Amino acid sequence: MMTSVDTDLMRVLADPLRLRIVTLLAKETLCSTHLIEETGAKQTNLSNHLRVLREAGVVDTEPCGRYTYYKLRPDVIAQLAVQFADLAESARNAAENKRACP
Amino acid sequence: MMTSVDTDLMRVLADPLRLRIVTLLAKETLCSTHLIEETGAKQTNLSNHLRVLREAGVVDTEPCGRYTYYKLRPDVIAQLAVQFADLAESARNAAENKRACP
DNA sequence: CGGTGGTATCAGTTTCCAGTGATATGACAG
DNA sequence: CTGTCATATCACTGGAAACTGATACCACCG
Repeated sequence: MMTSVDTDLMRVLADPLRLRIVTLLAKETLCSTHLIEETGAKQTNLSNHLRVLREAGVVDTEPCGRYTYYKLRPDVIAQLAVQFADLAESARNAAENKRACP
Repeated sequence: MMTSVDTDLMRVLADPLRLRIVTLLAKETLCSTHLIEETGAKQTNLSNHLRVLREAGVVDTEPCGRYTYYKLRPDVIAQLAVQFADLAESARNAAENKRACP
């Protein structure tokens, strides 16, 4: 039982636009142009967010000519899911485990 | 399949200190005094974070004399785990689903 | 009642980061 | 090789939010 969630990964995924990107990439692999269309964000802004996601290991990049495809790494998300599931289970087991007043 | 993660909840949980609080509360129900001991944070700061967690529905409060006990709500965490699990599964299924270059 | 300890609220400050514009790099088309 | 398009990098800025200090509130104890 780990019951510890990766804080850095959380901070990366807590941004609305980044979470939107991740959600889109969970459906299909896309390049920056597609993401600009889908999100309506500025190219620079998007590129910055993709950089954060890349450096956090959330997405993989695959150059294709002058395009760059972004692919979500399912294992990273799955691991986070497990961490939260563990946390929830721990909380259920410790429901009535109350420390005494000092 | 929802494949959409609650952004507001993510923002609430993305703070290091709040995540620390949640992790502690997953093991046992505690009051503010205990949390001050465990985290080393100032009382005011902690109270502010607990307020955020309470308003987000992540924790329940239970007054006990002049103490206030905080209890983690497992279902909220579990739901988040499911959302990420769905997202990961969606990403696995869409692994080779690549949209054509424009 | 008066004092003490636990908790909450408020206002001010500081820190951090998402968004932006300008610009650089690199690949293809002509 | 020249222009154009896709993407990345850099420096800057505005605003949100984490932290802090002062203070108020409430419950217990003497």
